[in-house]
Amino acid sequence: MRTEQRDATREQIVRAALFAISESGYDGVSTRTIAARAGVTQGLLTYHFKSKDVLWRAAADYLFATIDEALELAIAGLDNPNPKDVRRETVRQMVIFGSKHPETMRFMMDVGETESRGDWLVETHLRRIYQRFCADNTDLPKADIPHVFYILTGASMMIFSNSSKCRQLSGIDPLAPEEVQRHADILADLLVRD
Amino acid sequence: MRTEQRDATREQIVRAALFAISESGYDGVSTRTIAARAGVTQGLLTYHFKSKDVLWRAAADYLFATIDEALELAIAGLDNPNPKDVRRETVRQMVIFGSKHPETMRFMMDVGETESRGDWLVETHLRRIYQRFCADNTDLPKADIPHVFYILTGASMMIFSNSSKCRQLSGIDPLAPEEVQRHADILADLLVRD
DNA sequence: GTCTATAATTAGATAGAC
DNA sequence: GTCTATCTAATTATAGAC
Repeated sequence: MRTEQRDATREQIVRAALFAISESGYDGVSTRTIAARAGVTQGLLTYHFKSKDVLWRAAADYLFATIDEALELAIAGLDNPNPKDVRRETVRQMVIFGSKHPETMRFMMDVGETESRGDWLVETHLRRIYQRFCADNTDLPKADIPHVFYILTGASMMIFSNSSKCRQLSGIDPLAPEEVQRHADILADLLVRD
Repeated sequence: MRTEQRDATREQIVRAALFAISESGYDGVSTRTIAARAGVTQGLLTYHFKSKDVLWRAAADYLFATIDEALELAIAGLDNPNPKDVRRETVRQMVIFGSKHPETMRFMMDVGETESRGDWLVETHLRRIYQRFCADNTDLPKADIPHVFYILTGASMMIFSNSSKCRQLSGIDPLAPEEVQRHADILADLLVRD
């Protein structure tokens, strides 16, 4: 079908955009570079997506669809009634996701503080993630929720989105399976006690 | 003195570059914008710094001079022999620094994974910081050091470098003094126990 | 030392062939 | 649906006036 080919091409472009933008930043990558990585020409990007900004939004939608799917799976896989183990597993799953998708933090940090893209990202995707976090952590003091949210996010993902610097500094590859496990264990031990 | 004026102008430019790059990224800000923020013209940037890349390095030097100074002060202010309190105070100081200099994390995340600027940053500044951290944490298992380093870095600073998104999501301003204290307390309670 | 003017390059977006 | 060619604007770096 024509539609299938269309969708396949669009996904190729969106994926190329997501990874290229995560590596070099929105302003650091050209639409020509994205097109080359997707194996198409620059003109085709304008055909499928009206502008670079629209392509960026499609890349964000794609990234957060991945995040939503991972969160669903993580929750579905938990039928453990022990609340401590549940919280521990939640931390571990965030670390594992961060290692599988090191583009996440980079993509979000690339969105500046005052940009229109920032507002769009908050309202379109981040708020949903944050609400879910709030619902899952009703035991926390209400005033602590935003702090714990950002502590968890930063602590679980930063090492993976800076993996090459970490490798240069320490000699270990944080993306290696045993190091991912170690990161998950250390962070779970730190954040989930008694 | 001519030299004093020269140095003052150079610092004006470097500070403008640091903050502009931290806000919009290296590729997201033009040398004209930096010049305008420094109150000079674009041509003067090329006179004082040969290229945008050299100006970026000067901005990095300026940022890490600030970090070194803060670390010195934090250590000098600690004459508490209780090792637990020392570790707790270290975490608190990192949070406070992150709130005073939200540009730090943004500037470092902006440096991509494979760029030449990344290698330069690691060898010129990050390695020194990392070595200091290693020396201060000899009690930790050696294999845990890189993980704890990135956990601390991400957990202490991410909320401040995403302050406007945090404000939109949660309603609290993480840069407000009482929230900085709260972040410091929560993180210290989490990371420093028994 | 600082500014103005400009050269050379590259970007995103558009138009039209196939 | 995809590609080639081109327009317009913005970028960094340079040259030269003051």
